[in-house]
Amino acid sequence: MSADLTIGRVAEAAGCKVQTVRYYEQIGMIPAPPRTSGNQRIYDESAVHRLTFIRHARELGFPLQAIRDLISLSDHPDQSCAAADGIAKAQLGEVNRRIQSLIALRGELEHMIEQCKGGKVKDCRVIEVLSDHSLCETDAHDAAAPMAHPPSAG
Amino acid sequence: MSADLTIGRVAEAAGCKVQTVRYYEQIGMIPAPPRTSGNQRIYDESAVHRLTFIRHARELGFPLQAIRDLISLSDHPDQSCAAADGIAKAQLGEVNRRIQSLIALRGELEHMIEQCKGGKVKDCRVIEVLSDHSLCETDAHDAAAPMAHPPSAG
DNA sequence: CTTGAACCTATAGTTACTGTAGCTCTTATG
DNA sequence: CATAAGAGCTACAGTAACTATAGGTTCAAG
Repeated sequence: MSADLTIGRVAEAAGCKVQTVRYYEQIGMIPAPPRTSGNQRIYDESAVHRLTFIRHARELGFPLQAIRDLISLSDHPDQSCAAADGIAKAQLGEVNRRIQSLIALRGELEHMIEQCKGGKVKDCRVIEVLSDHSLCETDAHDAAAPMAHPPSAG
Repeated sequence: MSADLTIGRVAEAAGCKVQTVRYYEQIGMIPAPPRTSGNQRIYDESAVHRLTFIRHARELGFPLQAIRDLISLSDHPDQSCAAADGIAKAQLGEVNRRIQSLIALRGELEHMIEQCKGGKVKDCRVIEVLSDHSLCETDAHDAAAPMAHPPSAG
């Protein structure tokens, strides 16, 4: 194992695009790998591992900066867990809120798919639900979201 | 009701930024409102309603294009529900996947917060979990996510 | 009637990619 | 060994969905 891998191979193995791998290198999310004599990047399994880590974290809504922090923590496993704990706590409330919203939406989506067979839009509850303030747990005033750009969920 | 509202008022009522309201107007998500003699926008309650709708949908991961579709459906409530149904179905699988991932992460976050009191990073399971392929339901190969840019959750 | 907050337009910056152009390198096949 | 397809390279532009800033105007309170 740890065989030499091209960028295409790592990207495929990690489930991301080739450009994304290069982009992550550019912004320092992954280390720059060695190159062949012809200037092509060569990776080993550890790159797949790290990219998979990043992808999972992105899919779960961590911004790249938080993932960067997590990576730097995992690179120094003997330091205190407090920082990781802080990141986790900051994420937990957000995760819970998202789960609540998504579960509410799922119910409405299912309801709608069930009911709307041949019906008219005025009977659809999705639109109503999305307009409805009662689903709003958070106060309208503090809507400036703390979590930057969650990714597309894979 | 339907009192005249400034852009600041609607933004506050709908839970978004003033710039965001202007941006939505610019890209046609909301209609351009009338102006005062001094060129300032004047809204009524319907703008708050629509903006709230948009915010909810965005928080739940709908891309603006899908919301645009939903809005155009709700503007024509007598047409067939089939299109809304299609949008809902397309969204449902995605919603379910996100819920699964988030619940898995929540467990790990809680576990970590519980365990890591004064511990070391090497005992933290978040990092391990995020690196772990077993959490991956989707095949690594089809990672190009179908849902564009979910927003920051409020 | 002044002052300061809120408004206006226009433009640039942000995050996290994704796509394109125009080239070079590698590899399979004749 | 030649060659052509396919993968890689750099550099830069574009996308989504905002967010911030600059520099000016309008409105409402004192």
